[in-house]
Amino acid sequence: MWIQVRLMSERKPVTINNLSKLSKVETLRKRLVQSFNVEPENQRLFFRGKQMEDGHTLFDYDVGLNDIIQLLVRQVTPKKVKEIDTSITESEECFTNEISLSDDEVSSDKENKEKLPKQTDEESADSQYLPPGHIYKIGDIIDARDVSMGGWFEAKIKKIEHGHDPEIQERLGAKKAQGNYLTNGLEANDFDTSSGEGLEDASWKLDFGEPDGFTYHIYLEEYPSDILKVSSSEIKPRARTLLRFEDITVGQHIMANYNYEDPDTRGFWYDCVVTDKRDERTKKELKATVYVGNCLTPIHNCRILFVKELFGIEVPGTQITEEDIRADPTNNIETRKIQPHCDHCNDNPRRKCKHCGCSVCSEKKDPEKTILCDECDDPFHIYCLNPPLEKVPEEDEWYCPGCKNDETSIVRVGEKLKINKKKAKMASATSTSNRDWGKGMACVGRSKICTIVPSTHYGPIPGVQVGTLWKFRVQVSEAGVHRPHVAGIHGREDDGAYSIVLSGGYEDDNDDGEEFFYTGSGGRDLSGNKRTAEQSCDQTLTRMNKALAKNCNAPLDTVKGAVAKDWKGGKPVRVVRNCKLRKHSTYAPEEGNRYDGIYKVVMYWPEKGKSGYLVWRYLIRRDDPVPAPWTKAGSLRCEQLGLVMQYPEGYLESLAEKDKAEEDESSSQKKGKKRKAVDSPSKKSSSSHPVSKYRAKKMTKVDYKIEANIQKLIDEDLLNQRLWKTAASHTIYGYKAFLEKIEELFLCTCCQDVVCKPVTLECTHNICKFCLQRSFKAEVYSCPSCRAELDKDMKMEINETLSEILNSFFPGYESGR
DNA sequence: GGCGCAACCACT
DNA sequence: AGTGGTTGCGCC
Repeated sequence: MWIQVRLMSERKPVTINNLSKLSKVETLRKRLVQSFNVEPENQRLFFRGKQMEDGHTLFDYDVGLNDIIQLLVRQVTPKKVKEIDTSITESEECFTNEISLSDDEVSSDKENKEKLPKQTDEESADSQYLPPGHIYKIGDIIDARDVSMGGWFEAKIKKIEHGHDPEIQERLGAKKAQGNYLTNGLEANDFDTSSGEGLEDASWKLDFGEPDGFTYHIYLEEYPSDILKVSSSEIKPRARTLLRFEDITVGQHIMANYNYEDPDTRGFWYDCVVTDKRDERTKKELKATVYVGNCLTPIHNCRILFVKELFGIEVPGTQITEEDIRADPTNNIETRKIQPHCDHCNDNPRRKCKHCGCSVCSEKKDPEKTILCDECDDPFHIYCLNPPLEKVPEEDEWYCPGCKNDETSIVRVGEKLKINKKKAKMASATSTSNRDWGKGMACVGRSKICTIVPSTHYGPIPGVQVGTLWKFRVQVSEAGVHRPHVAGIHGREDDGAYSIVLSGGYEDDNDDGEEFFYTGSGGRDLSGNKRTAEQSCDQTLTRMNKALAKNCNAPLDTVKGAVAKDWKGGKPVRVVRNCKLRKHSTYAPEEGNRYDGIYKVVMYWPEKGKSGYLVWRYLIRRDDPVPAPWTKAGSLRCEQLGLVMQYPEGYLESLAEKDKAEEDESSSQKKGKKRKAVDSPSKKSSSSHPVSKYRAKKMTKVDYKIEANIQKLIDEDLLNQRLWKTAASHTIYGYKAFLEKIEELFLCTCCQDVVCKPVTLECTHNICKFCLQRSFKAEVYSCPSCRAELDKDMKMEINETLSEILNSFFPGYESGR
């Protein structure tokens, strides 16, 4: 089995191969080290809202084929100060000397603090005695740079410590390794501080100059409870100089709002250098290089949308403090606008919103009484819950009523996974065998469901061509052609059968291709986990047997059976032939399962089988306009459509990888034991093949000849001769191209789909009858294509010929509407 | 070739 | 939501 693992921040997942359903989480972690370069202890794995814990299997979490597991990298655990690598800058060393603390003292000091995390006040008091040298003070109103995206956020300083945290050390190291844009983004003279221009350039340099060696504990105004540790190079005095657009000059360093993911909307605040300015009466445009990300990667030629919100960069040391504001409220700095958190209400505090307000009452009041569901993240007022909660729950995790549907399946972080009722009854729960399972395709679940038609749909599945091949039954189920995973008949007792699979279970099911005999199911004792068994009792005309009988165009007779009056009038049944049928039939595919088209039940009757017990038998005959795959016309059609064996996504890659692994192993064995130098020829040939061995064959383009019966219909469709002529000219590009052309030519202007129940208007445009009726209902009486006037009382006659032709090219296309 | 495991469906 | 029916695929 293979699955996908995706880093939370990345879009593209990585395929992890060669797993079984019994693979343990810890095994998976080991495999991920290679792909993501993250140690197992730093991996947090999430699947369907659950955090995966070691000791459990993929099966425990219901991880299926191609499912995506999210990987979150745990923040690196802080190391002791002692372990800081020695790439300490000179200035820091200088400070350390000044403070004249030995390493030991520093670390013991730190350890004490860690032991007493709650004594914040005392600590703050402590830091007041720090020797001078730190640029900022506690209570300073600042901007802090977000580590990952490089934007500036409004923040305040809570605490100051000497020395640098390992986290900071690491970040600064990364920045250094990347080389900041000082050297590669701009000309050196842009940073000339001697010019005395002051404001911008001094801080500009400081941004990239050496940090002052202190660790600042800050919090963002938006999230006051989260304390972050940063260096002086990652903060600056709060921007408070609003610049006038007229005063902006090219080359100026400013702070502006930009959204690099969606440049037409409001984003966050970044350092920018103005590269172009257009100041006209009608148009005020500003272009700049915006610096984003941890390493301040320059993005050139960005259009700054909010030209009335441009800020200067303040010189460190000029920041104001909370104290200043208290002393003189006119010092207050207005909050900068950032990208809204909620796309639904644009963060408008007065608007009711189910997304960012309470999920029940939509109101945004009482944030302190609002709790977030740990599964869906939706907010709820504790008093809006039913029953309401007295207070905010003390547990770390809380689930809303919608997510908490099964108490037993909810697992708190770190808690063992509880096995649900269904699994408790499965063989794996009681079995004592050590046998591994779930490596292959035997027990995989469906990864897609066909929803374009209901499961009770008769006839072709739109978009599935006769002759389509699937390697596994589960894929046939996914395609919607035959939904049961293993059973041979799909139907409803009181309705009829929708599809059957011929897989050679009964020897006397003679198959003539166009017509075959089929035997009902049941009457066999399959207890003891058998696949096949001799008949051991009579079959009854119930369940699926009854369903299939109902397809026959005759009143149901559960005793003697029946013969259809007009067999074509029966309900259509999709027929799939499986390669196992090859034992008895030459019409079976070589490999996998093949959709052979629509059949009808001609007759059914009970008879004594070889075993002496009663079985129900059916005569089933083909009734499909598309030629059968084994006929000359049919196989040509398959070729022209480029129908090749369908494999589950990732299957061929998985096989190729397995092959390669085997090859590696055998070659390493060869090296180990010289005697075994001669490999078996079969193995050699398989291993010497490149991956391409598993690649599906490319289709060859063949001219297409329109079948005679269809051509006849086309000739009869007089009103559309012009269109058919155009379409016919595309047959030289192959069948697929021909079909595409028809799709284009017979597109309904209203619904933009192939015309359904087509009405051909006098102006020779085709439109769905339904679309035309809707147009008339809206009192629009004209052709939607050419506006030609139509008679209000016109008879909307369906062009049956055209309908028949389109149905033959796109089997079942109308049923999806 | 047998059997281990579980899939999916219909029906109640 | 639980039960019964039916075997596909893969390992031994």
